[in-house]
Amino acid sequence: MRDVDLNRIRGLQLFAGMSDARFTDATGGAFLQNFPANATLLYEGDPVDFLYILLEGTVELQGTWKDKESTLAILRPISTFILAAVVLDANALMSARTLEKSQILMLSAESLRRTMNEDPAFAVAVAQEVSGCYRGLVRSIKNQKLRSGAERLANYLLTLQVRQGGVETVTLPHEKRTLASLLGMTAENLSRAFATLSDYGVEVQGAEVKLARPVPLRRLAAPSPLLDNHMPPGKGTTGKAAKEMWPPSERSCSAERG
Amino acid sequence: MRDVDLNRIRGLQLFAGMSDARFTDATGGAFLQNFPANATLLYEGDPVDFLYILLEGTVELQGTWKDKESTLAILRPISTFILAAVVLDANALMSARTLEKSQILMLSAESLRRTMNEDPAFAVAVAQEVSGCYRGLVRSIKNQKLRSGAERLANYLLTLQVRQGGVETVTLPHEKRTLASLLGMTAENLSRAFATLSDYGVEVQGAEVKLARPVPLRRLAAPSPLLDNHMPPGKGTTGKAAKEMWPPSERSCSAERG
DNA sequence: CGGATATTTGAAATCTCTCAACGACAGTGG
DNA sequence: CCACTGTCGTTGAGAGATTTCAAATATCCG
Repeated sequence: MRDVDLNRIRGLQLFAGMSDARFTDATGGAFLQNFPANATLLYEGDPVDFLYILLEGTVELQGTWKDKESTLAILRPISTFILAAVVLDANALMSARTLEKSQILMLSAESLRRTMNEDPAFAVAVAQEVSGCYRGLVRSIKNQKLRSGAERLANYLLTLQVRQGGVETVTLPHEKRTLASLLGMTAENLSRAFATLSDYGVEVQGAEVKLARPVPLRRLAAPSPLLDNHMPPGKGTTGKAAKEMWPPSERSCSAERG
Repeated sequence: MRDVDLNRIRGLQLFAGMSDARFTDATGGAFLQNFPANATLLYEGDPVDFLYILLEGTVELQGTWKDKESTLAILRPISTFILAAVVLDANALMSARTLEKSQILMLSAESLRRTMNEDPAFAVAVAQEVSGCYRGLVRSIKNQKLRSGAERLANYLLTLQVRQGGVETVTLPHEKRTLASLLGMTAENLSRAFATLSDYGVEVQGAEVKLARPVPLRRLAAPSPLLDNHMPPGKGTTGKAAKEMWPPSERSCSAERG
């Protein structure tokens, strides 16, 4: 493990209150691994021996049942994943695989559990991190159960717009079929959802999507902090109001949602 | 606060590793409250000042968007709720209301956060509890995205059967319209889903549901520990295999799912 | 009993999925 | 350079699932 790699995660909320000694200890058995695109890191049901931290690339978390599969989240750096299974020493509920060439840091689950017990600040940080992920999932379920396909797409596009700095034309960061699965629909249906949104000024050209009439689009989408996380990760404002609306640990779980 | 009430929660995983002194401290600002049926405890978006612990009765957690609402979980004693918001000092993402007369213990969120910082074992227990809830939600999303309405109902019935001790005729613990919302469908559709399942030996008589042909029903439902939590709360076996399959904290989040 | 609420059923509309075909595109190898 | 191939995205048609609205029936509770 090179220091330069460890330093990249030293700044995470998760390790914030930790002493250097303890950090060194916790990351003792860690190693950095490079994966090609479409590499499966973990199958659902597998025992979890590591906490994964995505440093470069893209990782998809997915679930399977009876030959059907669904994307539950798409991760971008820097994100931890499978933390809850690590905490409980349980089997994975989701499969993880790379969508592109990725660099992933793997920390020993057992070391982390030991560190949790030895370092109170770390245990608190873990609780906060998992709580943030939990709240992300609550939003996810609400999004899924309360909105139609076109509404989910509209909100996805508006969230993307905020994350990309408010540009008029956003760039879809993933293949459309992956996006469809994330949004809980088939690829064909995503196509039709885009067609539906053309009535609201959405113009698609490959991965480029122009949101030409934001006002009617927002009226359809009705984004809400109770269902959507519009904060650009790592771009949180420092004002008190913004902090309370989007606590840091909630931002650190940077999964894009369906 | 009477000791007899505090003793009821003293045995929870959440407070297991805690010293009596610290427990007394943490529950200092606590109070017990009785609510009638259909009382709203908390609206989504509200600041969260308490950790709620359901001692008697039934509580529904629900989400709302644009005049639509959906039941996210139904809680039975003894369950904590809104823990993640307490940990992060954030606003509630779900509304909570009683479905029947309920007795609820309310612990000061601020005291709990302070206790987390002072008592490492408690911080670990919180992390484990939230992790268990997180995994419950992962199962929930997979259930919702991967299964059809009839499949969700079939699995709900089979889970109910296990929880009620393997009886042939299970008793629905909630109104059908509430159940429908939990399962992510309309009340009308739940009726039709029951009709569909009659081909699989499901006979409905009010709240009594006879599962007359378990084998074909199970083939349709295809229950899986990766999507369902079949363990009866408080009835976990003590064998090693069972423990690894259903870690204690995962059981403590006794939300019934849709 | 009466009235309110819950549940079921029917019919139509809407949404979503499946299957199939087609065009666009990139990479390969002749 | 150009067919060949495979993947991806779109479109159409039909089937299936789900929702909505309306009405009928059942159940609960005072």
